[in-house]
Amino acid sequence: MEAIVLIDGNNFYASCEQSINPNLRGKPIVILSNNDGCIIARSPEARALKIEMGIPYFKEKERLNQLGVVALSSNYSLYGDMSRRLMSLLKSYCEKLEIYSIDEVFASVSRPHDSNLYPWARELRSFIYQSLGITITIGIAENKVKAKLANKLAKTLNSSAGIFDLANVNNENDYLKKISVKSIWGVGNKTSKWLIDKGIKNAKELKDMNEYEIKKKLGVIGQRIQLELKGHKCLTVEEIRKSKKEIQVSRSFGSPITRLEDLKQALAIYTIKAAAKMRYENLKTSSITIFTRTSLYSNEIYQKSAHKKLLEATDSTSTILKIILDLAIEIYNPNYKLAKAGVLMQDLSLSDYLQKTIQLYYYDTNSMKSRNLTNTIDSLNKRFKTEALSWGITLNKKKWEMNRRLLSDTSTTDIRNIPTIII
DNA sequence: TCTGGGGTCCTAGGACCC
DNA sequence: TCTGGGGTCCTAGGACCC
Repeated sequence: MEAIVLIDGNNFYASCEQSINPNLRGKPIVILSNNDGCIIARSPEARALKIEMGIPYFKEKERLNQLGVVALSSNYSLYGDMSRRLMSLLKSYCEKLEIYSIDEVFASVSRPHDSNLYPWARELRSFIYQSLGITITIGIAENKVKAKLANKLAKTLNSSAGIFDLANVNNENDYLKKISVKSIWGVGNKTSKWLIDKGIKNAKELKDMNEYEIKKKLGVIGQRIQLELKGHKCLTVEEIRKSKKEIQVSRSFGSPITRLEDLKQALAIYTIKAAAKMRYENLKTSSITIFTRTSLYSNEIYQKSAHKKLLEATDSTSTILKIILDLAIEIYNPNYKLAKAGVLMQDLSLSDYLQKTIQLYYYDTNSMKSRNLTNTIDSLNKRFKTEALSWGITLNKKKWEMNRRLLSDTSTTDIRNIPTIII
């Protein structure tokens, strides 16, 4: 019998920080979103102090200081690196692995003869803790939606010790009743409000709800959730990562901008990142969108996007830069303080797909030169870490860059920051 | 003063076709 | 006065996820 397992890192970002800095272990810490905006992760100690998720940092700053909570900017190169390590360790313990997010994995595992997966899960858990200093939670069930629920139960039930097998209980409904609709995977704010209005409060009640009514209001997504709650398998563990359908780079500014030059510079920097990402994924775009907006919390909101379709897909930074800088004029408005901007590469296709036949006809030295230049820049940047070589437009002073005042070191990815241990 | 970023999937409705 | 039906493709926007 096959079991579906959901494994995730507990308080992942906070655990990563505590793992590289022993001074932080056992202490209340919170991690802030980009721009040091909101609280997006908390250590258990911070959770115990009733610090909420998602609230703006500036509103809580004083209270955090009083309570002695350490706040850190998010350090994605650290979390990304820890994630890669976690995933490669998990591989040896699971048959199929689908990396679902930076700290979550779906896996499929065969049950042993006695059908008891607890010994396997306990061993895996301690192996990961020994290797990375990170605690994981393991939810086991017969499909993805239920594995998510099992993981949730593993975190909330005192008796579970981080592992819960929902397919190995004889009173499943009692457990489903413990789970509020809001915390079911795929049920968000809007849907849970609608369900609660209808008197549906928990997973058991959603499972037993009128099927027609669900289909009508929530479409196939709702239908699928209900079917999985009933025990069907609608979603499979996808081992092979599908190629991306869009690539986006966007940021809030450290301080708002009003000048066209600044907007252009920001968009250019995001474009350079987006194009490099595209080449890394072996993709080309034929549809480019840029956007900007004021703060969502200002009295008068301005937002605008501009879009261009391309006849031929491209991954060339210089080609895309030219387009973006033209489009920038369309979205710029001097009357507003712009708080955020971004670029989107859509309509992505695999690079090798087009090239082979078309190159014979469209072969020209300019495009070959530009390709060689791009390849050289990419490889130099890879070798010397990012930004070794870039475009002139990125050089002027940037007043608008995001704030990351509380950043930890890149200890696991940069030899210069390797921790020193004094014995 | 200060409120994240990067994705996916689905649906409704318009444009267009025969 | 009477004015088709059925299909596809594309896009924008909603909802959700971590």
